[in-house]
Amino acid sequence: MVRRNEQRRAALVDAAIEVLAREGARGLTFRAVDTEAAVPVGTASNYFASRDDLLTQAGARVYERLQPDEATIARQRAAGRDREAYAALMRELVGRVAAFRTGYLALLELRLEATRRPELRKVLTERVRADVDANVAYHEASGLPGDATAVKLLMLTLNWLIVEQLTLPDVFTEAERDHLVTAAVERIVTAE
Amino acid sequence: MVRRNEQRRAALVDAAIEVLAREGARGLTFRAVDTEAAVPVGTASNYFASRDDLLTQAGARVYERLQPDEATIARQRAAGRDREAYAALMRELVGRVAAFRTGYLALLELRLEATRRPELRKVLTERVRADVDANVAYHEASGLPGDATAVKLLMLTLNWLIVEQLTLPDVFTEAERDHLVTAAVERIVTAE
DNA sequence: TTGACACCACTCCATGTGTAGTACTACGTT
DNA sequence: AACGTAGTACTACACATGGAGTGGTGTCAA
Repeated sequence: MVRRNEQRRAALVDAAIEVLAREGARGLTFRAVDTEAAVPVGTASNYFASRDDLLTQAGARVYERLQPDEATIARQRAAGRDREAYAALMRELVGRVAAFRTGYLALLELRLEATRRPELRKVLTERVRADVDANVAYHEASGLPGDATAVKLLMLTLNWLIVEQLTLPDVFTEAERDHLVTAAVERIVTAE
Repeated sequence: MVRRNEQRRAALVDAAIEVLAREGARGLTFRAVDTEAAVPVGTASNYFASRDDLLTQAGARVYERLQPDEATIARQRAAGRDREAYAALMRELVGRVAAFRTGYLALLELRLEATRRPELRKVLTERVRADVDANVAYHEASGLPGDATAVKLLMLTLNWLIVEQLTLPDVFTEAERDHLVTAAVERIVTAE
């Protein structure tokens, strides 16, 4: 029987994200989720029809949780409008996303898993597209310098910088990473 | 007993790369490698002391195979020295790496696995550092415009673009990807 | 003949799934 | 207040899968 306790379902999905980050996509089993969420064996089985179901819901959830919170947005609105402020913003962004280690790693695992699962690929593609569009729209409304291409290029660059930091942290030092973020903004964001 | 037939060992490592790309890091078992390499069950067991051993060797091998071949390097030497030529080069690079789908995906899987395996992380960190250094050195010797920071920024940007293409190909169209590569070179590579 | 290797067979063990069945709890009814 | 019922939490089990490791036999070449 499919269970309907939404609070418990959410706890299971969050547990799934932790498992994804820690053990990888193939380690994401009903059993592992049960253990992570500290619920009895078999619970996840009761809440999700299939592994695909669980995976897809986890994918959607990670994106929800990666959105910046109200306070962060407010702080951004209060900041300046020049490239200096932009760079500071981006450095903060990299730090914030990288701090959400498990979420970001789970996302990477899901991307790789999407390679094999069309249903998941569909969900992730929509999410990522929406994310790109939202960033461009937000940027345009913010009055910060630079065009849509600059926003996309920055997203590409910073994404890989985060991957680098999370998977092989010793390739670049923290100072180098900060320098790269600053340089990226300086060069990519051209005055219009 | 540890076997020493190097040809067979290489075949097994290459098979491991295919398995990594297709099934993920957790799918990389001795059995799966045996099957992929079409050798009897138990062979990989005889050739590698442990799963860590196999993983580490696979990581090193992927990097060997991702290096451009002689012909590509020669073609690059013959090309022009302006940003236009640079952009064309980068578009070709993205195409070439993305065409090596299994190798690149295997690398991503290994990066994620490196999160959990210090030994593998060490090997990969050295490889990636060497790769960055080699790219910077090659660039400086080539006479192309732009500084070391530009090379690193381009590597970051293009790496994620490739991830995007390989994992969620429908987020950007091919035309958009080409446009992004061109724009990246134009903006990141500043004249000195 | 001896040594290295390919190949095969077998045992042991870990892990996961699905589901039947039991226990608990809340809530509505009388 | 006592009872019944529904939904859920939890447990246990049956079944299946897959992988590791190892001992042994066959084969080939020096």
